[in-house]
Amino acid sequence: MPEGHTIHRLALDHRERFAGETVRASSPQGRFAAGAALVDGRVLERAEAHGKHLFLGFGPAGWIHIHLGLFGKLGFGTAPAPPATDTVRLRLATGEHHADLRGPTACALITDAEKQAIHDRLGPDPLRPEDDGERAWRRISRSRTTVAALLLDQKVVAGVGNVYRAEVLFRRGIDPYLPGKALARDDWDAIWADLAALMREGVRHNRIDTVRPEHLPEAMGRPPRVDDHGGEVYVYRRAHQPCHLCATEIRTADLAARNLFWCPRCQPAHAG
DNA sequence: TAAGTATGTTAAG
DNA sequence: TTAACCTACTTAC
Repeated sequence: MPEGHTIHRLALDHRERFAGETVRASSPQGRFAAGAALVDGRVLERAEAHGKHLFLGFGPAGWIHIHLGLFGKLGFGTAPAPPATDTVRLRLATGEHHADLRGPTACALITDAEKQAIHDRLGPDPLRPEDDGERAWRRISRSRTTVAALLLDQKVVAGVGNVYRAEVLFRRGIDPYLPGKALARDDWDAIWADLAALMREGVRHNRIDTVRPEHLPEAMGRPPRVDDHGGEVYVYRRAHQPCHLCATEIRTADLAARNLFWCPRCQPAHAG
């Protein structure tokens, strides 16, 4: 489930298990064999996240840059580590813990300068305390692109994925097709603050929950949800089901090759 | 066994 | 705009 909250959680998980520890690194699958050999036996000093990018710092040996993409997964376990299967791109292990990486879009050893270049091309991340929405607002408020597309653009905001996009627009009642330049300043401020709060909860619980307590199924007299893709949500992957608030059928559409979900009544189309 | 799907990104046309 | 890439799971035949 790789949106930004997942990656920040993974950075935390690595710090807890490996920070300050000498780790063994290997690439059972083989595609990161050279990189793994270069950090094998070194101390993992840092684990950081920016948006959906994870950086594991090995001092002078550089950083392992990981991007999970759509299917990548990181799984943790305690000793004894089972034999790694042939899809494990990277295994990190100490006497106590191991972490197996499968299916990432990116797993490469990079330098400080290459890492900096990645930070430079990413927008502000609601989960980084030093970031704020100002830089994002400058781009959004000048853009004719739809706010739904802008939210997924990692140069505009880093870490937002398809679930948070759909949910945050619903929670503010914003039409996903509204052009960025037509978005009100206070709506953007509210969306940014909401993203920060929701994603922080996402890190804490390692899942995405967006439904306010008063709208939870129990409170609304509905049966609890049975979906398996995460937490409790309003619109994401609920196409053709009734809106939790107004019972209008949730709509879905293709936008830039991603599935978009929204309630046409709670998020009415902007005039013009 | 094959096809389809997924919370993503990049490069080619 | 399309295809390509990476894995695992579910559904169809």
